[in-house]
Amino acid sequence: MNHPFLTPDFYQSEDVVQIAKDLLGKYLVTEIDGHVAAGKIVETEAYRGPDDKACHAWNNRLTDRTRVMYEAGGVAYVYLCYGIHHLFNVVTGPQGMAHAVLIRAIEPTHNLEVMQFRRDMTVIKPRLTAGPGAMSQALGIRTALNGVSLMDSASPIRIEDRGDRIAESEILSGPRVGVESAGECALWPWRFVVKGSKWVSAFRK
DNA sequence: AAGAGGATGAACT
DNA sequence: GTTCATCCTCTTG
Repeated sequence: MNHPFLTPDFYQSEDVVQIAKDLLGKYLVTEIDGHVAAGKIVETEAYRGPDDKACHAWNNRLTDRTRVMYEAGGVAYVYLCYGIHHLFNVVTGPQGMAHAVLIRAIEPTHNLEVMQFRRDMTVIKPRLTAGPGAMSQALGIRTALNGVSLMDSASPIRIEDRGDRIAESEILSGPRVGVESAGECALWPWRFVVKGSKWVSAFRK
């Protein structure tokens, strides 16, 4: 069965907040170490380069790490957090615009066994793929995959549109997680979750 | 050259 | 609610 990939148009829009909402309901598919695994995106956060203090590329900061965020939308930005967790983001916007959407949680739909094995869990529960670090571990995403295309059928990470539509009324928004030091930007309601999903991560204090 | 701290998760109490 | 694992990136000197 073949599913359409999202187009460059979708990723290269300048409205990263809208893209973060539009990514809900899309399917994140990985093919890593010979295993295909997939799930439906149920939680995202928008990060907007120049004016968003919580973004690594705030004020157009350009370092080795942030460089990939300036590429044209449709590639992966994967970085290591707290020395342990591999966090997966979708780079968006036209080339030169450092926008990204952090994918925080999926509803696992394909090859739960592999995810369970990677997470070393004996039973399936939301913790399997809720939270950006956990989700990446379950899907096998690592920093080595920084910069790969999400629109190429040969890519180890891609995002597919299988026709699921999440209505605006089904989306909950709130402040982003873990960015309280970002001043007023910390209050921007740029975290989006699918209402009622049990597969989303918890707020932390 | 060195040190601080981070878009977290898990295992505690 | 609290602690801490663990290491890369960035800033400063």
